[in-house]
Parts: sequence; C-alpha cells; structure tokens
Amino acid sequence: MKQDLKKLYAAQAAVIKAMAHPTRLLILNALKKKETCVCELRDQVGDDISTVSKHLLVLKNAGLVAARREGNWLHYRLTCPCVLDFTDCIKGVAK
Amino acid sequence: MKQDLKKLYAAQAAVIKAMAHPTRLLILNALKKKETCVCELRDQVGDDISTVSKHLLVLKNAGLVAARREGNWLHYRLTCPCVLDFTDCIKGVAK
DNA sequence: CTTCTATTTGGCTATTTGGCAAAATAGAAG
DNA sequence: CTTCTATTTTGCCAAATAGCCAAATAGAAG
Repeated sequence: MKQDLKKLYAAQAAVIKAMAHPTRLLILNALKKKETCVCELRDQVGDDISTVSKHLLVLKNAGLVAARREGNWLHYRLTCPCVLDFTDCIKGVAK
Repeated sequence: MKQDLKKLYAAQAAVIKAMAHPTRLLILNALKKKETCVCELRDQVGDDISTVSKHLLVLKNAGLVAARREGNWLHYRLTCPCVLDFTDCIKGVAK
C-alpha cells in the first residue's frame, strides 16, 4: 500500500474505530438529540461511570465529541452530527 | 442499557467495526470502483495474501462484500456501496 | 483551609485482533 | 488419477481493548 494512501485510510479508520462499539454508538445517538452530562449518559448506558468516562475519552480523542463544563457537570456534545447520517445504510447491511 | 437497544447498537457496531481498519477501508474503496479478485487486492494492499484473505472474511461476515467465482479467481464486490458515502464526513472529523 | 460531587485515571484481568508462515482446500486442466 | 494455481484455514504471538474497582483530581461551596 502506498504510504500516503496508508496514512489517509489510517486516519479514517481511527475515527470509524472509535464509533465501532455498541455503548459508544448509544452515546453518539444520545448526543445527537442533545448535549448531555456524563452522569445522565451513565444512566442510559448502565455501565460503571468509569467505563462510560473511558468511552467518552475515546470519542473525544477521535474528535467526535467535545465537552463544556457547567459547575460540577461536564456536558458533552457531538462535534459532527453527520457521522450518524449513514446509520440507515448500516442497518441495511446489518439485517 | 435496554436490551433491545443493546442488540440494535451491537448489530450496527459489528458492521462499523468491520470497516474500522486501514486495509479494509482500502479494500472497500477498491471494490467501489470495480469487482476485484483477491490477488489484485493483495497487490494493492501489499500484505501477505493470507492477511488479505482474513480481512475479506471479516468484511464478508459483516455483510459488506460478497464473492463470485470465475475459474480459479474469486471476484469480490461491494454489497452496499452506500457504506462509503460518509467518507467525506469522516475526513472532516479526522483532520 | 475542608468537604462534597462529578469525573477521570490507574491497575488489573480476560478477551480480541492483526500479522506472517505453513498447511489445507477448491476447482481447472493435463 | 496428478498437478497447478488461487485462496482459505490453522497455529502462533504480540499488542490492543473493555470492563470493574479503587484511588486521584477538579471545581463548587461551606
């Protein structure tokens, strides 16, 4: 594989990989509806809060979400809502 | 997480996970242009042919590609070209 | 300062993944 | 049948991942 192509696809794969987890898909879909704090996401996900926090770190490192502090709460939001546009296509493949 | 939601997102995540690898993205993009045999994909990818074959298995199990035999060659093709429609959006996140 | 609350980080373990090389297989052709 | 070619499968190992719990941190508030 040529070096420049390799880099291009590696960068894309890193983002896609961050999306490739059930919990993280749930989080992204929740954030699509509205900015949400970690504790509310934990309630929706049902896992330990440290687990949810780590998933959010993965999404943040990929550039998919960003946080805003308000008092004690951190509100996360989707940076690029378009990343969920292909969900219908994926459902078609998954069926 | 509710059980039905969990299943829904797990199914989607399985497909997305199959896409989340530089080599597999290269393969999908090659197949978008035209049906391609394994040995030609190996040339484009540059890895061992057994490695390429495994990647194709991953993509096949996810429902993203299908194969057609013609003599000694197996020609792979994209089952749902729409899965590459969001590449532009992903590039925007990845930058 | 101390305390409280929301969140992150570190440590640990079990599981999955990606790559190569060698062996196995499927079908074409002699 | 045997041989040849394209592809898949198996075995192995190093690295990455996900989950929980406990400990650490950041900022608000007394």
